[in-house]
Amino acid sequence: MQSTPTASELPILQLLWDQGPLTVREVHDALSAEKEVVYTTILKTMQVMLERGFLKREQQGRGHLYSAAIARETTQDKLLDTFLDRTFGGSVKGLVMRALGNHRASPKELEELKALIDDMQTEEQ
Amino acid sequence: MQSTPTASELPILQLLWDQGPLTVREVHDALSAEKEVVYTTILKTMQVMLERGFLKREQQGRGHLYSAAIARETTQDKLLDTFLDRTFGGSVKGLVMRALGNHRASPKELEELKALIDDMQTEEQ
DNA sequence: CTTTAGCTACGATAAAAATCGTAGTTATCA
DNA sequence: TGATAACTACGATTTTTATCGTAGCTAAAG
Repeated sequence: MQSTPTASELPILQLLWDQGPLTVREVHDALSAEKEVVYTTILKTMQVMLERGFLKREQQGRGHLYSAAIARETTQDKLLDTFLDRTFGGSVKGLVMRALGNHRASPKELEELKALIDDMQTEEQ
Repeated sequence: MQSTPTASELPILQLLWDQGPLTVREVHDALSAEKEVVYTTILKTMQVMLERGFLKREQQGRGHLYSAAIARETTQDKLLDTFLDRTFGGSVKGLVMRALGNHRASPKELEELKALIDDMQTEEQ
């Protein structure tokens, strides 16, 4: 296996993970809403991603339909690992506490997290 | 304010945050343990970081003593924000659950986290 | 049939980060 | 006092990412 997607590749992946197979045009239009960028920039990036094995595509009429070739979970895990090491020296607790402390989570989410922690505490004996 | 430290700047910061002021030599020796790298590479990086305002230094005899000029917490927060958006589409819950799920946290840490969540639940009404 | 709109391929360039080598300075010591 | 060791400064290069522009192909419209 290879490395992980870069900062400008991730938005594309997010989109494809969420919205299933899309054309370059569709990806471009969606991402242009956020930040203006030329069509061929997205195209080129997606072609590179194809080469790197991050995307796959199928013929659709004249053009192509792209979709993600790597799993969201796996990718997030790898990125998380590196990020955790680099930024929090590997301390999960540090990361989690900071994440919870800064970004207000909804009551529902807090409940779910507590439930998860309970589970983890039960599982380990 | 400016941007955030890069991937190869972070290990240096980690070290300085942990071990207080250090010389370039000391930083180099410490980091070489992990990954072999030439002395002047570290030096140059640290000089760049000085320019960017990430580090500060004071004369120490012939050489310099470097220390971090940006706060650990602030830096981690910024990096966390970007990472959260990019990788988890901004979902704190997603990030936290994944972090906890993958990296086994100690019982003690789990307790502390639960306590934190309790606090947060109390504080909000 | 000819024009045009919509794609793709591909090269080029720009921009940012990472890494290294060389040269110059100063203190130390043999 | 001359060689050596420990630093720093700085330029240069390499690598990686990011972004564009141009050219070429094809289907559809007139």
